[in-house]
Amino acid sequence: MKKNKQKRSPCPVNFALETFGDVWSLLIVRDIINSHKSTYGEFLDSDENISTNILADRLVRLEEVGVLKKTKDKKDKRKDRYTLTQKGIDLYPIILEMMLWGAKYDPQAPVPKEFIARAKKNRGELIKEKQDGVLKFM
Amino acid sequence: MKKNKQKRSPCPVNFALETFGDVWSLLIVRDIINSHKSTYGEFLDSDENISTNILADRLVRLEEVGVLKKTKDKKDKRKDRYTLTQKGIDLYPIILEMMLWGAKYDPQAPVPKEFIARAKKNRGELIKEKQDGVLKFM
DNA sequence: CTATTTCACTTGCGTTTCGCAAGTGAAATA
DNA sequence: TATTTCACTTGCGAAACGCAAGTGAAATAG
Repeated sequence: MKKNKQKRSPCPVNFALETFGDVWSLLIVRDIINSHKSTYGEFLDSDENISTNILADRLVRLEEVGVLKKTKDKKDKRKDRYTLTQKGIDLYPIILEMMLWGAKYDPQAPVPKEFIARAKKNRGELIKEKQDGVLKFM
Repeated sequence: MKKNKQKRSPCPVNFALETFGDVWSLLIVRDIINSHKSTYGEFLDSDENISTNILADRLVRLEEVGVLKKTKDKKDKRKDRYTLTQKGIDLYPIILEMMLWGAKYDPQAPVPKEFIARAKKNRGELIKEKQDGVLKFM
């Protein structure tokens, strides 16, 4: 993913895409929120097979832009733990909308109908619940 | 942007990112929805300065994945018009969430407070209005 | 009717990013 | 003490990007 470019239009969509607009960043955030992952090894394990150098690069970048923060594990000093900042937690609505879009247009998508129904009926509640859920694993 | 990879995890977020997960695709969709653009030249004009070959590539790709459709202009046969399919129109909620996130975290973001207030209070209505707005320009 | 401009691309080419495989060093475990 | 685990780093070929210049068809100007 590209470093700070100086194209910088004042559009918030462009700002968002410059922050996490590559194929991997949001998948890392997804893993933290949906699967409560937090370590390098856990992220590597995902179905999408990110390569090691790219993962390392994205973790650095996401920390630089303030989406993640990195801390040493107390018990195992080899391990680093990556957790979301508020800025990162606030990405969940975007991820949710991608899930709904993907569920609608990908015939393979394994998204339970109840989840979709609830997302439409009680969107705000579902978002809050998911976002609060992340905090319990920090 | 990469072509069909065979990483294909069954995750809908991954499906979404494989479809439009690069820096330019959503900006094109944004231009269609927010600025009612429809031609190659109009897309080129955007603040972000996409280069000509990349724009051409993205337009082809977005048509291939069913987000755009291309038609010849009746009056000026040099011009092609790109319009959104339903699949493309359905991307608006994602773009809206990116706008809200960008507006929150980019100090430069020129998003009117009323827009944000309305997005929170009458989200569904605002989305419908925007999506219907696109249809009038087709 | 001819010359110029407009429009939507295409082509070349140097730079950057990606992706795979192998390697490294520190800390934990056997 | 030896091995394994963990979080990376390094090398390198392939793909994608970004800029500048070029192309061909259609519209417009003179």
